[in-house]
Amino acid sequence: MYSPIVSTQKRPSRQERPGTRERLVRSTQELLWERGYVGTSPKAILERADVGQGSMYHHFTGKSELALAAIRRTAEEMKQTAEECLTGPGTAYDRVAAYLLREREVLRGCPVGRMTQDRDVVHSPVLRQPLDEMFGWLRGRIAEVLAEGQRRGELAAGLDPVAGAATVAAVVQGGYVLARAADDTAPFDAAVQGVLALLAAQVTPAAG
Amino acid sequence: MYSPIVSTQKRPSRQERPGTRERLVRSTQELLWERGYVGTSPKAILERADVGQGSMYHHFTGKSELALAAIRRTAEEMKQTAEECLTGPGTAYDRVAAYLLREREVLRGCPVGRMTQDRDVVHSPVLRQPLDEMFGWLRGRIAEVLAEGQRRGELAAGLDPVAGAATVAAVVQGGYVLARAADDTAPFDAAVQGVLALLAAQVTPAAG
DNA sequence: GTCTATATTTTGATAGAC
DNA sequence: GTCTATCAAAATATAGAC
Repeated sequence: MYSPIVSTQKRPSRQERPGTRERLVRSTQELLWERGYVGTSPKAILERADVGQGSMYHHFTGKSELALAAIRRTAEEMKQTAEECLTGPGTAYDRVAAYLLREREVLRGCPVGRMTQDRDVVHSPVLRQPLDEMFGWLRGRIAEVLAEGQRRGELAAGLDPVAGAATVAAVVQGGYVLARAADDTAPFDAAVQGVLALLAAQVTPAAG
Repeated sequence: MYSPIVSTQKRPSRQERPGTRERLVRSTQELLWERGYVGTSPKAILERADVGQGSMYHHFTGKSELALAAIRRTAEEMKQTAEECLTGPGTAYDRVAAYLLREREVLRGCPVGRMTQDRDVVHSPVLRQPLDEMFGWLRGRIAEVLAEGQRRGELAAGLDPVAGAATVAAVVQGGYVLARAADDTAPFDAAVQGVLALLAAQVTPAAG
């Protein structure tokens, strides 16, 4: 992975300005989060990256290829953030709670979930793939944690790990929607507290 | 409200073609659902409504005013649909289940929730207001149903109706997100089944 | 590799005929 | 009220100099 000829990846010797390609990807990540795919113009990307028009079309064939790189990056970052919460210490409940309660910029919404509302993204198999992969992984990973909790006797055997995992993931995504509609983080917090309380009722008395 | 001079509202004598204004609103509702605010051009609206450009700017000052009419209409329709489920027969659990399990075009997403992902909508107090009102009402209405269930002894007293209501609403909105990412309704159904199972654990043995 | 023209199409709206 | 020009700006690329 680290050959001077092949690698155009980051060589982070101190804090130098990232390369053009890297700046283009990061700017696109930000803009896709804020405005979505249709709402993000090449011009806006160039201006934010402080790069000329030619540079963009040198590194990428166009808007969609650049968006793909940005979406992949965002999905990967989100996956790592979630993994840190779900692999932390404590019981299964603790780890799911850590995921639900982790710090978030609630009113900005989820940068991955945001993309599911974009026609051009979900209608393109290649652009949708990173979203599918990320949320599929997330639901699977939460289900694993819940199933592990059951094996350890922490959680009621009657709980369906797959359904429970989908519920947890949906509460977060739906919480963003409710919060943005209200321009207030309260509905997000309420939704999280609600599902945590329901989950707490599944914790076996011995292990709680 | 029904004076021949003032009223330009629907006069539904059999199934005649709706008026120009009405067709513009309906077309806009559809397009906002499919493409969002940024993705919906006046031209697309006109073509779908089969109306000339001048007609649109005669009835509305521009895109945003037309969008406001469409968003208000959609929010109102959504409210009535939800109300029918939540006011139905049966226990509190039954009514919440009726809301969660009602027929939906899952992969199309929620036409109201969709709008929360549109920068121009949430940043405009007047365009966001119908979303806020609708989701605020929904959470309040579900909370009422849950609280009523508690008073009747159907649901555990420990349940927080406000938090539980936010969770139920979030599961639906988040379910849409997960389903669209997967291009498959299964995650939506799993999330709904998950929260219903958790809620069923709050049903008191006597009343279940 | 990066930049500055240039080009085509679409957007969102206005003007004015009928 | 509805229609067909017309328009300035933006979106999305391409061309070609450096």
